[in-house]
Amino acid sequence: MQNVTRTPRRQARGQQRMAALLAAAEQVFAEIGYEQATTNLIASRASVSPGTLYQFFPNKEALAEAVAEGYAARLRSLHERVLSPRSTRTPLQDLVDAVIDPFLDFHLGAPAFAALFVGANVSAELAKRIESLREGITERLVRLMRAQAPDISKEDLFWAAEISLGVFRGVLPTISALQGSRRNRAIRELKALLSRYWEPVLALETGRKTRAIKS
Amino acid sequence: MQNVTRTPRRQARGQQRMAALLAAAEQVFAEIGYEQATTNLIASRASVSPGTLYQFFPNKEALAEAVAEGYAARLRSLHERVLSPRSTRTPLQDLVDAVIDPFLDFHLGAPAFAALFVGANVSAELAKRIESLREGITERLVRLMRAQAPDISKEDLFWAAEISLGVFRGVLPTISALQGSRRNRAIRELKALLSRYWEPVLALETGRKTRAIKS
Amino acid sequence: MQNVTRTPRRQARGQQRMAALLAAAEQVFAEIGYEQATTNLIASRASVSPGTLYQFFPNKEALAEAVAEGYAARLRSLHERVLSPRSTRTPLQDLVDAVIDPFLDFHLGAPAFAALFVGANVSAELAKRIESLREGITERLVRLMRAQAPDISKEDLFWAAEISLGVFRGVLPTISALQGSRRNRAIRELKALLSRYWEPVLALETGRKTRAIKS
Amino acid sequence: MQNVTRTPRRQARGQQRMAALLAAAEQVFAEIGYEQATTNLIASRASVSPGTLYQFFPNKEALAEAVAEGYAARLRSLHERVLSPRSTRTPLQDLVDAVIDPFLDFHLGAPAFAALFVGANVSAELAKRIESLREGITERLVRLMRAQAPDISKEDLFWAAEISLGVFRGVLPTISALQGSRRNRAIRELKALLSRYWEPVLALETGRKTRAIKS
DNA sequence: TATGAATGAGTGTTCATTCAT
DNA sequence: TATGAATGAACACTCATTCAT
Repeated sequence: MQNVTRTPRRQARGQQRMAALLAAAEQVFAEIGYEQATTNLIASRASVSPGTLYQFFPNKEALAEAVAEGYAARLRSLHERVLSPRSTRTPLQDLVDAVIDPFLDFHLGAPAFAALFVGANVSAELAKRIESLREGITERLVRLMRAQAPDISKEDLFWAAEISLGVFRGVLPTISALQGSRRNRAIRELKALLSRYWEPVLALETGRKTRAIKS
Repeated sequence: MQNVTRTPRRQARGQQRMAALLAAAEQVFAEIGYEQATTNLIASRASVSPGTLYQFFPNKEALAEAVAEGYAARLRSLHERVLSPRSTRTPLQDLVDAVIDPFLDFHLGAPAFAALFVGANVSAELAKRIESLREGITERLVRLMRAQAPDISKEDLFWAAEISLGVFRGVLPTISALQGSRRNRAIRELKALLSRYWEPVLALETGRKTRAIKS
Repeated sequence: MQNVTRTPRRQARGQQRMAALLAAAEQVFAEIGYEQATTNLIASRASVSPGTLYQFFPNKEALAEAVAEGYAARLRSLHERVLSPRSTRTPLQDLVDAVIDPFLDFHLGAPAFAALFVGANVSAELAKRIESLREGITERLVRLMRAQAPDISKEDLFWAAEISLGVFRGVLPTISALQGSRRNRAIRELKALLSRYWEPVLALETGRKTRAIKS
Repeated sequence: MQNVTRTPRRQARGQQRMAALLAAAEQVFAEIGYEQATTNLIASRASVSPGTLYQFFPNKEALAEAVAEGYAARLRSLHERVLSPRSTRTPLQDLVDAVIDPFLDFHLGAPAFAALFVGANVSAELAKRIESLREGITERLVRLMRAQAPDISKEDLFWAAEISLGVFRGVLPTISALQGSRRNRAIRELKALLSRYWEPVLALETGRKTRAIKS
């Protein structure tokens, strides 16, 4: 009986500690970046001794990878839901809403994402992971758009996807820094931007010729 | 006599040392980031002893700020040249070319810019500087566009400028990572994106109504 | 009733735990030495939690002392059996066999002996114990030999005993490292060495003069 | 001029620091053993900061290897001088004197020798070095004796050398612990022991049969 | 003024020991 | 009594900074 009751309690506490450590790490990484973060600070933010931290994570890097893996898992499930090709034609602006909103939600709830994936000096492991995530998103975006406009060349779609990703990444900090109606305005602008960008790309398919862009 | 001749020489040598240190710092920051960079590595890259480095810069942060100040100065002169309002109406795509190309040139020749201004964990001082640079650019961009389309509300122009800045920042790493024709393609896409984004904004002025963007 | 039945069981289990811990400690000390050994490793080798280890031993040093005490006890009983003066005269080589073989047996079955008594940085306590063991052996050896050769001065016997002990200690690692016939050869050499060393010492008694050793 | 005078001074100071660190390390290793020794203690014994220690030695192990290498070098030169085969026949006791005295001198001036080469948990590198030193000594000893007694089988000489080495190693701590006349007495005993051990070995050559040793 | 050896506070990490369960 | 998660002092080592030369 003792074992039956004791083990889950301990496991539960272990889970809590781990969660507290991950939350503290995420917070600290977001605040001061991976390199500046000290394991002792993370431990104390989690109200835990340094030794305890090392019972759950073998080293500082593992902490970063665990936070990153959480992000990556959430992102992968996001891909499934958001970037799956649709059988029916969808108005462009609906498409943009359907893609941008969940990704924004994700990133606004992933404060250390940039610290781990943009600062990038964490580890080769992490660099690979971000690379593969990025490729995964681009690829799925291409497939999603291909289903909407089958006549467009893969290359054109690739570039549009690549650039759109950059746009999102670039505007994200601006949006994060804003609140309330100003944030909403910025989001609206981002969506307008992407709609206008993709409109002629997708329109090609209908035979309508976009105005040539001087290169 | 000695002083008369020696001082300028010394000053000249001082200038050289300083330039060498700044160049070394820029290089090292670009390669491994601000935090990973050690002052001893920077000094040795500049063929100078650590003590000498500290004769020119009181601490590591000051090095970063000096590099950043160089960038800021170049950026300010860029603003003057590139973002000054024009008396004549200019076709949008020409405007985009005229703005994007010099800024791209600048950033492709400022390798540590991202390390100092995006990693951002250097100092509050630097955070302020980047903030003020950004504001300066936004403001000038608004003025430039205002001259082109005086009827548009300042707010609309502000948002368009703010978002455009984010776009540029976001696509820049993609462009930096590319070479040759692929880089050119990415640049073309960026310009197309911005043109399409600004077109309806500026068009308002002519009385044409942009298609409402669902928010 | 419960107490009556439980207590002996508990004690029995306690004895087992203690024995398991001592065996694990001996093994671990032998494998990686006292300093490198961690109490957690010893506990896990004994299939016991670290907390339990500390219920039996107040600290790491106490574990070492307990292992050492086991060795000491076995050694003391060895002394009784092996180093007791004989009433009858015994041929030197039989004496050597009678002493060396049991001691070799003991040491080859006491793998952590060297780790605890030669490394010697465990504790002052242990240093004293080894000292007293050594003295005990020397003293008994002197008495044993005295019975064989009553005319030899105590001092001469003392030195011969002291040196013989050192010889044994020094050759032991060589013997331990060997197997089979090579080990036997080494043992034979050790015995030859000791026989030749003691022969003239004991011979004095018979009136034969050993050849003077130049000092 | 400045460079000419300054560099040697600095180098001299560097040499002094290095020597002070090595001396401190040797002392500390001898006192408390390699594992217990802390780099900070060694640094403070050398009146130097931990950082300075690491300017001369990349890590703790390197300190041990440097001390060990010093010992090894002294030992190698000892071999040359002491263990070289002689063209002329030398009385056994002179031979023993000629070998034992310098080796004793060496070891009495190498206090950390045992801590580094017997404790042996320093590094694989060091384990190899001691192994090769031991082999070198054995081999040279065999050659030396061979020159004295060419008819003895190599195997017999090998075993006699091997055992003699063990004897020396074993008696050394006893000798180290003693002072003055007691130390001299112990040394005399050691030499007597070795003389008596080798006498019949070498005697074989002359056709005299040693008394068979019962095995 | 330039040097680079020296500093020492601070980092990531370990492990003997404790204590709530 | 047994557990094993938690503790925290201490270690090896780094690097921004100083200062005797």
